[in-house]
Amino acid sequence: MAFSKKAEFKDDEIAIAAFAKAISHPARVAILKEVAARQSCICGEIVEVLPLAQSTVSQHLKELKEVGLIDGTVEGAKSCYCINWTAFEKVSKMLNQFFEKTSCCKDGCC
Amino acid sequence: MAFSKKAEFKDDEIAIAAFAKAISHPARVAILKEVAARQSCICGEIVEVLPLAQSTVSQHLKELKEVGLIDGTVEGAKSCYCINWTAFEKVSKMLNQFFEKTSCCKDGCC
DNA sequence: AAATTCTATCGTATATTTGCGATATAATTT
DNA sequence: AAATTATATCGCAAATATACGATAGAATTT
Repeated sequence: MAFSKKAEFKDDEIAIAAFAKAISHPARVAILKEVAARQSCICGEIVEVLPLAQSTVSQHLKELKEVGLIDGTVEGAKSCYCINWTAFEKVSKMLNQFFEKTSCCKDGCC
Repeated sequence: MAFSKKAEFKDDEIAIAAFAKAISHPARVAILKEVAARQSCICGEIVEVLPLAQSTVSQHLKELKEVGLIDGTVEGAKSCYCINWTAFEKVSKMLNQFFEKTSCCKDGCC
């Protein structure tokens, strides 16, 4: 069984889906908000704020890092995250464009 | 094991995550585009366009209907879908606002 | 040097998602 | 009336995601 037909779609559809997936869990939405809100780019304070175990938070952070929405740097014993604003705005724009483009045929339809 | 801590987050975080989840698969992104693009709100033509079995497409349609992004009506033997533009724009706005709000602290940070 | 703190990763359990074929039902066509 | 068409749903298999505890390694504190 071949599985995961995701690759058979168009590049832009795959990209939109991947970014949407990154924010498809409340924990990751909360993490993004938290990381953005702090002046200095902290780390484990996130664990204190969320109702999740440390290892779980770490996993969510990893996912956000993998799609590029956040950057992580080791700072001594601590680990420090901050928003990658370039990527963040790219994602914002991409989703926005998707909704715009899809809406454009609104009036001819139905 | 208690599982799915999603409910323990804030309402807006849960809402954003839920809508993002709806478009977190390329098939559903493609379906939305396809349904929007057609002048008349068709149905099973979607199956022809996508690299997925009929039952799988039906499932994705159901998911999109459940979050409210599309409406479905039975029309004789056929089933007819169209975008729910009210919901569609609400989602668009909500995601946009999330990115805007989160970006607002961009300059003080890092 | 020992104890503590911070965080990533491993292993594991469970839940959810994705995908398909088979089937049931309802409408349309022959 | 029988055959065909359209689609939703069921049942199942496989893949992914979510969550946690335990643990390991690295830095800091005592």
